[in-house]
Amino acid sequence: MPTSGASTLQTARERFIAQWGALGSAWGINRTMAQIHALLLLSPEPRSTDEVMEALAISRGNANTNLRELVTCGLCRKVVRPGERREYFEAEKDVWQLFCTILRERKRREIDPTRTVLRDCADSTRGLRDAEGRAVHEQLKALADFVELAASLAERVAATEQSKIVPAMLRLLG
Amino acid sequence: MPTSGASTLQTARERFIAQWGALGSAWGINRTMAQIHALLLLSPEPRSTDEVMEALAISRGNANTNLRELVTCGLCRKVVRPGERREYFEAEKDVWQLFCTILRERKRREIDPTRTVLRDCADSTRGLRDAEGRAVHEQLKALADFVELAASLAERVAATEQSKIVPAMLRLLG
DNA sequence: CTATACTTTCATTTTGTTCCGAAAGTTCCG
DNA sequence: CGGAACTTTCGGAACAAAATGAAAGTATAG
Repeated sequence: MPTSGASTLQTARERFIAQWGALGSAWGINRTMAQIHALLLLSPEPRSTDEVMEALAISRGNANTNLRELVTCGLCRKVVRPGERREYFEAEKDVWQLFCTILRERKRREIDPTRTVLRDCADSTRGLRDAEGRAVHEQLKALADFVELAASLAERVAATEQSKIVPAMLRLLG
Repeated sequence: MPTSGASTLQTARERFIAQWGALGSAWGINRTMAQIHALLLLSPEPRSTDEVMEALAISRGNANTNLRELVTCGLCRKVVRPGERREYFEAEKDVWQLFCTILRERKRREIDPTRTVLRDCADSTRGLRDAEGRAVHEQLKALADFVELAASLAERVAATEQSKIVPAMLRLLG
């Protein structure tokens, strides 16, 4: 007996949504937000707030807040359909685009502030002459340099087309 | 009037600890754990539980739990000093080692489970014949492939010496 | 202008996390 | 043994984040 297509689809969708939510959670992102994103990633057509509410069993306020946030950070778009008042939302589907958006956002929120602090700290301890001061300065400098490298790399990667980068990655793997 | 070396050092240390804590927070890591790690990163000598408690103004239980966790995930080591009962802790200081440890840990906790789910979902939707089923399958497959690539890349990078990778990165940037 | 359909906001409740410190456990030494 | 020095565990207090749903706001059609 062949598996029902509808339930297969539904099961896969649910597993993916759950996992994407868990991943978001590990990244310090609101779980619901990640789940909405997952739902929209797998939706061939844009979805309305009400459809999102229904699919994930969440409240209107919750859905609204997180949809808005998804739009803000560039992972989703609002779609208006001619003649319809209701708003729809769709996710950016291209995986490389998605990756770049996430990369940029995380660089901005995580790497950049850290880089600033590390540079300041390394600078301010540069003049220290005692053993501990020197050791701390060296450690800070090593960290600062690394984060600096990470920042340039992230920026460069996020600005490159998939077709240019993926082969380079594969070469690195070879 | 020259700045006091001691307070300069103290200020830099505190800023760094605060920032590292914030970064940990964004990564879904216990803030205190990240702060302890920061403190140890900047400590030329290993520190005892009591020193950590005092420096960060945290309780014994809290310090103990998080130090243990840091050891578990390979970011710190327990150090026993001959003739002393008290335990000391030190962080891995080498920045590239540190990066690799974090990379491996995050791959294990974030990428691997996601990869499994994506593969399963992509497989189970392979047979679908209606428009929506096909679209969903394609999207899942694109995500699965990307995560697969990320996994190999992470593995490869974490297993490579700094001297081999950093030049390659810089070339990528050039 | 009004009724209606939809969106947004916000005070409140719910849920989840972190931290503390007391108590129990372990190890070591005389 | 016994007890001193230290480590680990654990229940719950304190805090932080997320979700709810009702109320307020806004646009549209008639």
